[in-house]
Amino acid sequence: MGIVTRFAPSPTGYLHIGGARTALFNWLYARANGGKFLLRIEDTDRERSTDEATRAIFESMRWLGLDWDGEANSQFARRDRHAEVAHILLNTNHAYKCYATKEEIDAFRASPEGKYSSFQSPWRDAGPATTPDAPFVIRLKAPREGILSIDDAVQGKVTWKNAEFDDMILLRSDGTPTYTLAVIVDDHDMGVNTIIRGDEHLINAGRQSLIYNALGWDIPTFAHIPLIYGDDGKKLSKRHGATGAQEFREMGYLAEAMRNYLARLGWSHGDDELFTTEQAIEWFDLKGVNKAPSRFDFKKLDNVSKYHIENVSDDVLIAGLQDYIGSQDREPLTDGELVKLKAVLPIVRERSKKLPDLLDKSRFVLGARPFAPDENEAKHLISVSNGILKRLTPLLANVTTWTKEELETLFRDFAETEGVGLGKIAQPMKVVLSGTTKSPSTFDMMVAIGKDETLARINDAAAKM
RNA sequence: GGUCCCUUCGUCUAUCGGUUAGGACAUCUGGUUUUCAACCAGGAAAGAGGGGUUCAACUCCCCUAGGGACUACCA
Repeated sequence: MGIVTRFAPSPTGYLHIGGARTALFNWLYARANGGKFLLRIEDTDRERSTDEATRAIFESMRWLGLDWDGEANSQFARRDRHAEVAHILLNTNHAYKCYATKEEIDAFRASPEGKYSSFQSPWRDAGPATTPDAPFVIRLKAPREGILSIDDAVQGKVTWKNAEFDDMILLRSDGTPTYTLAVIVDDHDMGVNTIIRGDEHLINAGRQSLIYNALGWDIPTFAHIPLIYGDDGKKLSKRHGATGAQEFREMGYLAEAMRNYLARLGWSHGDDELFTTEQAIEWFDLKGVNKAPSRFDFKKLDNVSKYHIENVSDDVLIAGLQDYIGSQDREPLTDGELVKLKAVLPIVRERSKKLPDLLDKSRFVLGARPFAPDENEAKHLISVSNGILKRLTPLLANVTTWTKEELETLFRDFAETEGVGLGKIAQPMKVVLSGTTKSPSTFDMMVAIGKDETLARINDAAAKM
């Protein structure tokens, strides 16, 4: 049977970056094995689930390129089936009706005994004759003796004493299923055989195995991956910069870069650091997943991001750029702008850590004359006297082969004649051409826009002096 | 408190009993440079502690310490 994995977030908020990584691992594993990757929304908690959160999760998944097979499932929609299974358990004596009230249970927990032992329902072995006509929950009749172990694909063999598990609630008093029941029923019905999820679910693998056993169902392969922390080792929070997948999109990271960085966080393939998604799919396996939690490092993310901005195809870059612009609530680049941008992509994609950096560098083609200098950049124009510009302009006008090499030679020679460093001329020229010094090389820009446009921009600047 | 999990440079990690413990990011030094920056060369930097097992341990076992998760009619 093929591999079937799933990502099962609860729609109580945006997609956390840790959840995004969990989704990525499941996706990678399914794709690596030619299997299926399912998405299921765990919305059985009606109080906290919202449609808005569901939409946010879909959007982040799409942005990250984590496509799921088939329709996304709503767990809540399958509540009848969950109840049905609870009743099967009831009929086979693997579960029982518990009439203990919340107050009784709370009182037990508050008692001295409740401090060290879990609640044991008095209804576990009550005969049908004694059952009152009152609200009840259905609890699993968990074994009280023996041990249980699972063979986790990441954590290895993990063992518990059965006595550690309490008789967990399967069906609430209002008839709705709990998470514990719902997941295993859904996973079973949907054929999920590999469950990659956060470390915090490790104990649930034990609890759920009990139910799988009671039902006589095959226990899936579990892989519990460690959590992601902030750079200080604490739970990743806003304080560390960002936690929502969407925020990374808004900061201008390419989805390709996020996949690379996230995959590398807790998983490794030898010394490979920078790779494409195709390579990740080819290499991914559970053996490479680390057992220890890792910390999120924005500096390294930037480095990975820079690599992908430089190496991704033009189409992917442009699409990423448009997506980024959209995330800023700005109008997408027009076809005309795109034509100009594509022509200079090779020189603007270099040395850009994030998408906004690339956009800054593209101002000399995306912006329009006259290019007013940024406040902080105006000083470069002051430093170059009108005289220098006047002397340089005719030289430029006489250039017949408008190439980077020619121009660079001309600038160097001119700088020498003027008795100044190249920077004193090239630097102001950048401001003349783009209004800022955050631009590609002066000569690259001049070649890109051509001789006439270059001269025109010099005129604009000269007119103001 | 109880149960379970984790522990290699600052960070992400390689190592699957025998290595000068490797790489990447960050950092430091020198060089280069028309900017944000990039690039080149070089440096510093790690097996939590203690016991075992073994000819040999980062690697296997135990204990301690530290960190984390769970301990809901949440997921």
